[in-house]
Amino acid sequence: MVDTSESQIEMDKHPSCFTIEQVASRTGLTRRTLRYYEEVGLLPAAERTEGNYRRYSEEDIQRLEHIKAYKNLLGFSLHDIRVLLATDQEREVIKEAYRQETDIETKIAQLAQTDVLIEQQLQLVDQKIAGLLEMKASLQERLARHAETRKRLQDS
Amino acid sequence: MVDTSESQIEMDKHPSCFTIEQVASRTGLTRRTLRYYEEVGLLPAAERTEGNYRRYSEEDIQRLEHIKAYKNLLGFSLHDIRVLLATDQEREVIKEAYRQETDIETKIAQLAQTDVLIEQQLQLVDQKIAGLLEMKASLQERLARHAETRKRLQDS
DNA sequence: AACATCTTTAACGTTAACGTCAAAGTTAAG
DNA sequence: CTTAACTTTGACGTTAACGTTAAAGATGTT
Repeated sequence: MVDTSESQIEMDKHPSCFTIEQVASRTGLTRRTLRYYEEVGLLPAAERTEGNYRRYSEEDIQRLEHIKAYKNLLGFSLHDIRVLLATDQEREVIKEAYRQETDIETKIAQLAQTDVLIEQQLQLVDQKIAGLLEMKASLQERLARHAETRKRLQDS
Repeated sequence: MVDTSESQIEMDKHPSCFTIEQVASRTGLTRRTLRYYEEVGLLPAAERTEGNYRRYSEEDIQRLEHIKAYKNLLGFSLHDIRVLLATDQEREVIKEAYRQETDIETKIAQLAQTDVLIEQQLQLVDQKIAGLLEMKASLQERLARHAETRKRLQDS
């Protein structure tokens, strides 16, 4: 690791071929963290070169940004984030089960099942928003009181 | 631990004398957690009885509720919370200095100083709210797509 | 006084989310 | 072809935030 960005291989700006180091420096995460996220299933297993080196795509980077936001801004655990970001993988799996399932009733039941999960997360998110709005209101109230005081002080 | 609330000692409803078990059940934290918070300096060392038992006050409970909010709603680490609560106390200190100050110009300057702290916290809260709203929208989008699919399945 | 409950401190265990190090293979560059 | 830089997979180490157990003392009840 000596050059932070473009040291290796390809001169081509092909959109879906970043080395682990490039992804690391662009996301602000470490290489270890990227491998760890793959290990625990947060990131779909990256493609490999013939030499077995990982190659990441733009979508991977997008996903990593999402993960960062969920983790740092919202304080979710990686486990919770995996549930929240169940988009790609879950959608694939469910769609597979869909194709193999001929009974429409069963399909609808499967949909409802994932909906329950999503609604649980929605509730949690709403709770957090409510708490944050409360906190925000109380902080603004303080600022307002200070403004009042300031005005009184200046009228003297 | 057999009775959750009033098993021990005092019949008197004195406002600032709760056992560790009472505080635990009222805050939803564990006794271990209360001792731990004291250990790491999040909570001021509780008063003791002659028998060396901890006794908590109303203010302690208030502070614990604050800590819980910071931790669960905002996902702050205990270390960050200690800093945040310190700035709260710092504000108190500044307020004290404020009362002793007679010069109006100085008073206004001091007000502005605490406002900076408050606005920093407000910014953080706003960031978190924005992130949560984004997440909420994406979850609702998924639900909508599922509803679409459900409709298509039923029309067949 | 005996007893069941509560409390104390001390110390070791646990889980998540990585950090760090080692041994070995890969790649671009000289 | 050699070499420096990059990568791989283990595997063990670390920190935060507690959980759990143990040994001993305290308290109110019988």
